Amino acid sequence: MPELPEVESVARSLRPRLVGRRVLSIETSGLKLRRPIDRKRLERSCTGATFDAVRRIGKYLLLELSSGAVIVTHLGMSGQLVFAQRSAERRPHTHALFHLDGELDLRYVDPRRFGVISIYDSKEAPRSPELSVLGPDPLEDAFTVDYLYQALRESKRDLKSFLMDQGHIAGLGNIYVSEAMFHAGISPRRRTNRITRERAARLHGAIRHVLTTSIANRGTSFSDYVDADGELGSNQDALFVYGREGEPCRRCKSLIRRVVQGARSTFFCLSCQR
DNA sequence: GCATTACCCTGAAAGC
DNA sequence: TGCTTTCAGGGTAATG
Repeated sequence: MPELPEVESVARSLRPRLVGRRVLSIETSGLKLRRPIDRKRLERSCTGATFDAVRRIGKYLLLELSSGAVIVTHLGMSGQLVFAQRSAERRPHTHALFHLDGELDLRYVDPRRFGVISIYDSKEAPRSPELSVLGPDPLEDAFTVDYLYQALRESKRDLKSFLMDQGHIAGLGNIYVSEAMFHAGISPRRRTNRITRERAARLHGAIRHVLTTSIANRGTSFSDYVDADGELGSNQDALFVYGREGEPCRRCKSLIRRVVQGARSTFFCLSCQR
């Protein structure tokens, strides 16, 4: 399940081989992802253009083209954006292929089809339904302790639901929300407007810590995540709570618990998190 | 405004 | 062993 660190790892593995390369043609499966792919517009904007830059905002990847268009893509639950030799066999659930110069393909593979491939002019992309609703990216300067504390104060939800909301912070998902709350020592059920500034500052530090640690480990390969070169990450070995229900806490040896909030699992340590 | 539920979808795991 | 059912989850929409 690609979250910010996994998407960042994909971006970093895409850049060396993608930037400067020309799109010869594209193919799509015709199947609907989270929303339908605008195949005609994709074709018109990509064919003959070169990739100028690869950026990331939250869990979205932005592939900027010399035509002035930008591909806005989300990997959903099971999406992969991977390089393959043109002659390589197509895996099942390949929904988009960008045939590049140099006998190379960039392929979008997504069994569950929860992902997104949209195409916009670079000027309209920030106003797109995907990007316009996002809060600050937690690794950007706009994500400050003041911002986080104020947003927590203005909400009355439990902390888990707040952190999962991409409108507050863009890029956190189930894994890193659980991990960040553990490192901050705050209960997932804590009402956000009852969190002190001091604890908000700890949470801010914890969010950045779990994300930068995972990026250094090239992401968490819990189920099927790989980067654009097909390489697994190693951050699954660095997790403190996620997926560890019934196992001893690495700090206090209490058993890690799992609860369901908003139809998503939350993992936490009852004695380390208050 | 917030919580809950359902939906999209497939593959893995569990159950029989 | 093999078939059927259940579950997982990001984002969105409907409902309470």
